[in-house]
Amino acid sequence: MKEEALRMKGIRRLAQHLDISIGTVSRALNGRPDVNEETRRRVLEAATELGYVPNQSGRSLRQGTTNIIGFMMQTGTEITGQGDTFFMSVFDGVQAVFSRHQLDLVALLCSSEEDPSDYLRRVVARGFADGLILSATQRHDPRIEFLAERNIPFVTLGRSLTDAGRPWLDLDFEGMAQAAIDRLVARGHRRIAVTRPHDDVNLGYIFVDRCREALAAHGLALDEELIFRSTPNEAGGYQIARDLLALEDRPTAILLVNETIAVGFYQALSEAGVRPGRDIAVIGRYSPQAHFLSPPLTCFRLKLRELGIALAETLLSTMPAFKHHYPQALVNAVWPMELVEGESDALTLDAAG
Amino acid sequence: MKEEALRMKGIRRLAQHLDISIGTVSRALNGRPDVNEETRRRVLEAATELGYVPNQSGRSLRQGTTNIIGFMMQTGTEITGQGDTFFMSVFDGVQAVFSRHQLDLVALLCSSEEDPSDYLRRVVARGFADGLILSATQRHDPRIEFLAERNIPFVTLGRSLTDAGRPWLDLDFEGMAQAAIDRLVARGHRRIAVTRPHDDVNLGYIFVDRCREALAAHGLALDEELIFRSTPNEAGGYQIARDLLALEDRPTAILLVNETIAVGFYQALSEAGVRPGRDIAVIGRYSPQAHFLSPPLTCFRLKLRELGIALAETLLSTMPAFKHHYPQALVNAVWPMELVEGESDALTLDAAG
DNA sequence: CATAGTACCGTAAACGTTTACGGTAGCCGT
DNA sequence: ACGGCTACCGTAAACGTTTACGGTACTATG
Repeated sequence: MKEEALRMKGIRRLAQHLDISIGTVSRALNGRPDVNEETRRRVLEAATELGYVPNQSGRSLRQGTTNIIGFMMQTGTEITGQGDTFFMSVFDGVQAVFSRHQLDLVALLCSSEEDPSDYLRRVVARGFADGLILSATQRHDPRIEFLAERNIPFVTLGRSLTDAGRPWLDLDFEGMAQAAIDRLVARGHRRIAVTRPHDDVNLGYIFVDRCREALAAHGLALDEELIFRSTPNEAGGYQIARDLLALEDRPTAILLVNETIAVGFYQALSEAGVRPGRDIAVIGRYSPQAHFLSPPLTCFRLKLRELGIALAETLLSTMPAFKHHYPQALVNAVWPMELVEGESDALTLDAAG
Repeated sequence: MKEEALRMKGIRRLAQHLDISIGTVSRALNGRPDVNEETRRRVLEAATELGYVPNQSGRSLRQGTTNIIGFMMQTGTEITGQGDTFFMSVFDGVQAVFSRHQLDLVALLCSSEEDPSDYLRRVVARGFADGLILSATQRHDPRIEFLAERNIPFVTLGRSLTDAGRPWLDLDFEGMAQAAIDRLVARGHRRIAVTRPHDDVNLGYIFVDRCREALAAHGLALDEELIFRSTPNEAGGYQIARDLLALEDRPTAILLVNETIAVGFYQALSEAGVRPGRDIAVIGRYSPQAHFLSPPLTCFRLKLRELGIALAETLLSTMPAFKHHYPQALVNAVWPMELVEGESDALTLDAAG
């Protein structure tokens, strides 16, 4: 062991220790072909022994890449309306893929006070990430065009109107709408209410449109007064139920499109002595609470971890450095949801409905 | 405008545009004293005009600092019991402070499959962040010693047994335990159950210990069979209720220390025809659902955004470059929770209890 | 033996910043 | 007129990597 200049740092230290050049060390570490297998072995060994880890700043500076993938999300959950474990679970899946490629996932948290596009602009300007995953996609989302123009790899969780040809994955709201409507109609329901978020998130449009179509296929119309908008949280669900109960001509069934509104919805019904599954049919989205409501909520459930995996693979398939690993990744796809049968939609009407 | 070499990039481009040296540009941008106020103005102006943003890799490489603060958390909520909404709110507060100092917050997501210490080791070796916030602190948490040895600024959310002298903030579980026990005893309860997470998270020990003390102060003992362990989620709450109901000598009150278990707990009670507030007193932690349970849960609520602010300030007060901004930041402190009165603890017993 | 080819390795430039150092010009006081 | 001070600015080195390029030694081929 060379004692002479042990104060050297980084790759130079390692090179000195092995008495070879830093170029060779780098090549050995990065799996380049031009290096003897025996020396490579020695380098690898010495690297773990000395605990050498390449400095990311140096590497990034040199090759203009950071090995970081950013997952952009908004803080302040009233905006997204996802359940409490939604992102955690998705992250888990995303990370499972990234870790195979030495990529690090970081959550980019856009504060509720800042404009998402401004935030994204800053992130990009700083060259923070090699690729991006966007959530809370808006119907018209300027972020998409922004990234596309700059050739920055990205995938969105959620469709928009402006993403033609751009990679996205989305939940299968159409499938949910179709299946739920069919199910309710089959049970004799004719007057069916639906919900949607209050803001411009695209899923609202998609969901309501498909509900309308599905009803039309049965010769039914979607009454405009039965489309309830609300903040996608418990209070919103409570409000929806109050509004619904106040109607002259109440619906006999309702579809709740957000995860978190069911609890508030149930509560308002309960206060009015109206019981899901007996007095009104309710179908919602899965959340950890769904099974513990009375009665258990019939809902559509999503495999979140798998969704995360698909998101990661889709993104990587658009990145030149990784695309050969994922030749057949989904680029535009909706992610299926499975029906979890509860008792909240047990109400069956006869033909007179 | 110099057309000659517009293909230059970064600071050089800016310097060329202004016909001054890159050194001066850098000094102007970074608020150094040795620069004419007039030129500084021109530089700043040109910078926004050309949309110049300093490259982070270059800067990091030079000054060995990244301007990034990492917030480490575990994905997979079965572990921490804290979900998206908890962290989002805390992040919002943290970010409010950091943005004043051009610091970026990134969430470091340790997958549920990886050992947190290993993960942290990688993060540190890569020189990813200038400082760290640790969550899900274990009773014996090797990460603390690891960071302390390397003189890496950090603060933990949650105490441990091994953090003597290290900065931490924690929720005031003692205060909650004390207030809740006092409240219940004042209402005549003598046989009070408590819960705790199933794993080695420190809060379990702290909470139960203080409950014991608080009871002792009233001349009461904490029956060991009334300490319920569970996963910190809805299913755990359900299980606890089932176990509780199966006891020969049921408690008349219970304290739920985790946020998300109340829903499951309520459900199991409901199935058995036992109503909170009438047949058993229940006190829990605030969650978005708490108010929409029947009856509304009496719970302890936390100002999460303020907690985030405090966490950020505490961390910065330990970092040489920022400490002068936060001379009086809290270094070790518990964060108070406020009581939100519901009806779930309305049950009052007479002296015969 | 000369040449070409191969396998491996060293050298040095480059990435975009920050900053220590030195230099110039103007000004003031003697 | 001169030295010293101030205010400002330019130069160049340094941070830790990766990688194009060239070089050496050896082998194979003619």
